[in-house]
Amino acid sequence: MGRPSKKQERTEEILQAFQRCVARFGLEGSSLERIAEEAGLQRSLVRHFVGNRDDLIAMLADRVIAQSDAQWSAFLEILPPQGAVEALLEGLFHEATSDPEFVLVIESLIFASSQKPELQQLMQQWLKRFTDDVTGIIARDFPQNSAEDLSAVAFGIVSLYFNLDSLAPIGLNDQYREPAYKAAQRLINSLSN
Amino acid sequence: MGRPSKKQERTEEILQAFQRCVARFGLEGSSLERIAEEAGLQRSLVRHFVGNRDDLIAMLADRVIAQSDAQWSAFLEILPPQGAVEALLEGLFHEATSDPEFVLVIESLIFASSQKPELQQLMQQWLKRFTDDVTGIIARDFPQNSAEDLSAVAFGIVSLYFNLDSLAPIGLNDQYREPAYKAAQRLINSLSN
DNA sequence: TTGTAAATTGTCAAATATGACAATAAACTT
DNA sequence: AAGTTTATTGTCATATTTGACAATTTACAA
Repeated sequence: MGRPSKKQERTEEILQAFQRCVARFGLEGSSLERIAEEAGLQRSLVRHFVGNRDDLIAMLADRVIAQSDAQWSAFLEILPPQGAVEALLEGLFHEATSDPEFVLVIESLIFASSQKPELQQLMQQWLKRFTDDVTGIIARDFPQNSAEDLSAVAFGIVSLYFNLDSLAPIGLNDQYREPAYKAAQRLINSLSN
Repeated sequence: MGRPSKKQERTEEILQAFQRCVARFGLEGSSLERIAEEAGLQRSLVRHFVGNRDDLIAMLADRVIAQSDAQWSAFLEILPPQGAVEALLEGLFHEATSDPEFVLVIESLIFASSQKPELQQLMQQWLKRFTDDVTGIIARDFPQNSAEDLSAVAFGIVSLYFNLDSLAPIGLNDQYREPAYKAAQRLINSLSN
C-alpha cells in the first residue's frame, strides 16, 4: 500500500554526495544546500530523507566505518596462513592505494571526534579493531615475543600506514611510501625468531 | 604623526582568537563573526586589521609554522652532542605534551592543504625540515648506515610522533604513547653500530 | 477507480555571514 | 590649535543557511 519508498537509494545517493562534499569542504563546510546540489536533489528532500546535518554525520560515520571494516576484512581474508606478515606489509604499503576522498572523509571524522563524544567512541573502537588485528597477525608469525613487544611493533606499523594517509593532503604520499615500507620491515625484523 | 597603530597587538589578539576557534570549529567553521566575538572585537575591526578569512588563514599558517619551528629549534638546541638520539626519543615521546589546541590547528592546516596550493607548499616544507632534521641527528650517531636506511628510520620515528598527534582527537593518546616510544627505540636499534 | 503512503516541489521566516563604507573618536606631530 | 593618521563604531545591502510546513504529484493496493 502506498507509494514505494526510495528511502534506501536516496539515502545512499545523499550520503555519497555528502562524502564528496566532506572531502572538498570539510564537515562544517558541507551545508545541506551544497549536499543537495551535489546530489542533484532539493534541499527539502535531503531533510526529508536524512534529517539535519548532525543526523547526516552520524549516518556518514556508520557508513564509512562499515565500509572501512569491510575492506579490511576482505584484506584479512586474502592473507596467507603463513607468511601473513610479509603479505600484510605488501598490502598496506605497496598495493593499497587508498581512495584519497575516502581518506579525507575519515580524517574529517577523526578530527571531528574531539567535538563529538559519540563519534569519538566509534573511532576509538575502529582504531582498536585495526591495531588489535595487526597485533594478532604478527603474533601468529612471531609467537615467541612478549605482548608488549608485539603491541609496540603493531602500533609502529599502524602509525606508518596511517601517517601516509594523514599526510596525504600535503601531497607527499608517493615520496614517503617506500621509507614507510622499509621502516615497517625493520620493525618486523626486530622481533625474535 | 597620527594615532599610534595597534595593528601588531590587535593582529596578535585576532590570530589567537582565530586559533581557538579553529581548534573548536575547524577552519571552515570559524566565521569572522565568531572570531570577532572570541577576540572581543567588532567584526569590522577584524576586517580592518587582517582582511577576509583567506588572509587570516595565510597569516595563521605563517604564525603556526613559525611557532612550531621555534619550538623545534629550541628543542634541537638542548640535544646533547652525543647520545642525541636517545634524548630525541625521550623528548618526542615522553616529555613533549604538545598543546592539544595547537595540534588541532596544525591538523586543520594539513587538512586544508589539499584545497589550498600555497598552504600545501608551506606544509610540505615544514614536514621536510622536520624529517631532514631527524635524519641528520640519527646520521650523526649512526654514521655507518646508508642514507636509505637512515631515512626509513627517521620517517618511522616521525610517523610515530605525528600519529600520536593525528589521533589525538580520538583521545587515545596516553594509551599509545608508550608503544610508540618502544617502536621508535626498536627502529633505532635496528641500525648498525 | 479510490484510498493511501510516500515522494517531490515550493515557499516563508529567521538566523547567520559577508563586503563595503560612512561617521566618529582617539592619539600623535608640528 | 590645527592637521593627520589610525582606531573604533555603526549601518546597509546581499547572500547563504536552516527549519518548518503546505501543496502537489506519484505509485501502488484493494
